Amino acid sequence: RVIVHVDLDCFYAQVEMIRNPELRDEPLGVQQKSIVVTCNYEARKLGVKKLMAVKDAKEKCPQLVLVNGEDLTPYRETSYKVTELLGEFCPLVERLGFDENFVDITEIVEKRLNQLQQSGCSGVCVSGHVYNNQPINLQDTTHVRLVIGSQIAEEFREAISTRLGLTGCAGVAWNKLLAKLVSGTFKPNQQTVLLPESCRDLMRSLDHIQKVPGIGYKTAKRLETLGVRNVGDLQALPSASLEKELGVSIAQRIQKLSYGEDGSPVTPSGPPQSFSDEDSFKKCSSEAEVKEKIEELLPNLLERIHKDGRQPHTVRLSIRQFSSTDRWFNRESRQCPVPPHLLQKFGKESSNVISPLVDILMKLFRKMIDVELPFHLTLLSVCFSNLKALPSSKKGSIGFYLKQMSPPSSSGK
DNA sequence: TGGGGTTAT
DNA sequence: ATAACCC
Repeated sequence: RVIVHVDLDCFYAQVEMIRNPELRDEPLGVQQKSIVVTCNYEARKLGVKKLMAVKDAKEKCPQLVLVNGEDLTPYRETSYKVTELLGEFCPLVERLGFDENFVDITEIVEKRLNQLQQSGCSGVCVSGHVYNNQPINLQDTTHVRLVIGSQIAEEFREAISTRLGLTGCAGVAWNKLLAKLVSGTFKPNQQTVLLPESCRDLMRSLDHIQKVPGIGYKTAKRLETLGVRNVGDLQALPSASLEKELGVSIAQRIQKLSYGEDGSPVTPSGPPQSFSDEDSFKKCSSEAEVKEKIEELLPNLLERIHKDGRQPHTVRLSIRQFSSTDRWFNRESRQCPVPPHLLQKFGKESSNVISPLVDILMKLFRKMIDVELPFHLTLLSVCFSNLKALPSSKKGSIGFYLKQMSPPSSSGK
C-alpha cells in the first residue's frame, strides 16, 4: 500500500485568515473560552503555543490578535471541502479530526508505475523531503512507488492550495501510522516521504510512547507502571506481560505499532456519523438554566441536520459536573430514540420540532440529575446520531459523496 | 484546557 | 452508557 497523510497547518487560524485577509500579517490566535486553541506562525514566532491560556498568550505577546472560534461552522465546512477535494482523486479518504486526512493511493500509484514502465523508467524524481535524507534506489520498486506517492502528495497539496487557499503538510509511507508520523518532520507547508530502511529511525525518534498514535493518556500511564517509557521499551517487553496488563487485543496492536507496523485500512469516512453541539461554562445550577442552554444549542444543530438531509434516530444529552479534582473527563450521558412522529418533521422547514425535543432532553437530564438536590454543571452537549437516509423519494438529499469528478486519468478496471 | 469527532466493550 | 482514542 501507499498512504498519504495530509495535515493542514494551524487550520482554524488559516480559515480565519481567509475569512478576514487583514489578519494575514498579524499574529493571530483563535480563542475558545479562556484558551488560545491554535494560532498562526506569526504568533508562534512570538512564543504563543497551541492550547495556551489567553492570559499567558497576551503576556507573551501583547500584540496578539484574537478571534473567537467557538462556533465551528466555518472550520467544519472548510474541512469537508478538503476531504471532498481529496475524494476527487481517490475514493479512499479517511478524516481524522477537522484538519487531517488519510488517502490510500495504492491504485493511483500502480497505474502510474505501469505507464512509467512502458515508457522507460527514467526521470522519476521525488517531491519534497526524504526522511533522513536517505538515498533513493530506483532499482527498488518499493522506492519507486513511494517516490510516485510523493508526487501525488505534492499534487494534493497543490490542489488544496490553489483551489482552497490552504497550506499543509503531507507524509507518504506504506501504512497510516508511518504516514502520519512522518508528515510532521518538516513543518509548515512541506512534505516528507519515508523509505523502508528509515522506519526504525523514525520509530526510535519518538522519545515517549504517547507520541505513537493509538497510545493515549491512559495506556501510556499503565505502560509506565510496567517500566515502559519509550518505543524501545515497548518493543522489548515480553508480549505475555503486555497482554496481562492491557488485554490481548490492545497488547498485540500497540506492540506492532511500536515496530511501525499498522495493518489498519484507510476507511472512507463518508458523511458524519453524528452531529453534536456543546457549550462549556463556569456554572449552571438550575433546571431553568439548563433549559435555556439546550434551547441555545438546538437551532444550530437542527439546521445542520436539515442540510445533511438524513434523519437522526437517536438523541443524547451529555453533561459535565463540577469537580475540583479531575476537572477534565467526568462526563455522563443519557440517550433515547427520537420518537417517530418527530422524525418526520426533521426534513421540513419552520415546523416546530424544538419544543418537543427540549422536553425529551429535559427528561434525559432528570434521569442523570436529581433536580431536587443542588447541582453544578460545567458543560452541556446535545448529540444526534444513528443517522438514516430518507426512504429515497424525498428531494433535497445531496447524497454527500455523490459527485465523481474526473481524476487525473481514468480507466475501467 | 475547547468543541468537536470515532470505535470498542 | 461508558471508556478509550483522535484532532
